[in-house]
Amino acid sequence: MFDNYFSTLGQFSFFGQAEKEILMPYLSIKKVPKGAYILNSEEECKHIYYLNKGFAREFYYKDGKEITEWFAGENEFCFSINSYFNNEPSKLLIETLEDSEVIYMHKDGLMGLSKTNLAIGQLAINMFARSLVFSQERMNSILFQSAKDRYINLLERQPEIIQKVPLSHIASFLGITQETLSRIRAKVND
Amino acid sequence: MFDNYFSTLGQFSFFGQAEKEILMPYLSIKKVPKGAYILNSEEECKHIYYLNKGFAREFYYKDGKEITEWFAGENEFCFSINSYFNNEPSKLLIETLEDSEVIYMHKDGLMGLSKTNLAIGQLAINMFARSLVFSQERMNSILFQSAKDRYINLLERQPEIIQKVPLSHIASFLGITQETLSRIRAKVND
DNA sequence: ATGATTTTTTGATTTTTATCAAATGAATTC
DNA sequence: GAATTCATTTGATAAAAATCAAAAAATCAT
Repeated sequence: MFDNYFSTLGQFSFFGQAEKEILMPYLSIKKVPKGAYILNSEEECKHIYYLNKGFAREFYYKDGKEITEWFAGENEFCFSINSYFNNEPSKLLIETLEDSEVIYMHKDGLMGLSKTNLAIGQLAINMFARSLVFSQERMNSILFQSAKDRYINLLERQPEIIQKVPLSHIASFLGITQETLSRIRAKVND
Repeated sequence: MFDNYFSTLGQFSFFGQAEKEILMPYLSIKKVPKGAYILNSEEECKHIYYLNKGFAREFYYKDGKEITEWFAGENEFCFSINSYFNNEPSKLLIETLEDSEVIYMHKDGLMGLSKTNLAIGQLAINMFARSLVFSQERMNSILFQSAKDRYINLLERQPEIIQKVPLSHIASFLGITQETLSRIRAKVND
């Protein structure tokens, strides 16, 4: 059941039987139907979520509008960085965009066990390092690319998003309005 | 000589004599005169740099123009996230903006020792977590604040920057042109 | 200090994107 | 399948910021 999950964790740190067993008590799995919330607003984010199946988006409200911050596809992780590290209620919501299966690891597993277990420590270091690289890339794309380039980039990197996600979410993810995205799209399709 | 440094590290992980000794071989210190480079372009970033004294900026070239990515003040860290984690030549340059003293820790210290030493592991985890939170904050400020609000925010958070740094660097850090920043400034001073 | 260089400001114009409004198209329900 | 709802496109206009150009102010070197 967790094979897929542990093989993904294995990309970050060596994962033998001992590490699996020590981490197991901190893992849960649940099915989340399309449109339900993996993480709700005001809830403190105490887990790192893994999309074993399905597709989700992170978003929050700004002036009453939904702003999409990130998409998480199959075999990807998501969590609220601010809530998780600052121990505060999450402003970020995580919503499934299709029927999904989520495996989630409690903070006591990753952050707690890393104090006494070297393999879990490596897992944490490498997961956070990866997040940092992603975060950096996203920042650079927002700061230094035009809306059009950002859209083209997204098309290349995660073409499945275009099928799965309404335009409005993609637009807010790119930091533009949906009208602008619609116009960009009309131009790109030439 | 490293007292200051270790006390800052102590904010991230407990640092006793044993940890200091194990890390010492990976630490170096050097004076860097104003305008010199702590990290040069195309050089692979194998250290995390600490401004023991002085002030620096991270920047890179985009279409022949310098884009400032970050400022590092006294007792702060800087490094090229992409180069460090992806083992590739750095596109980022780190330049001192005044005479500085830099303590730098080799990757073999932080990343290497963390494989065998729990305290160093905690240090890495918490340093990267902090970087993630900073990166996230910066992203939010870029996405959801106007150029004017970003400038006001910067004024509040790091007023010393305004004195130490030419307008053009601040403008590119805020993601706007220096003309726009100059106009914003004229308005704010009312 | 004086001239040279750099930095900052100001002005006119263009580009990009947001905003407001309405029309079209697609999906869902009764 | 007509009515309702939701998503997307198109149009007109306004706002924000970029660009190009030049003037003013500040800094630096001799």
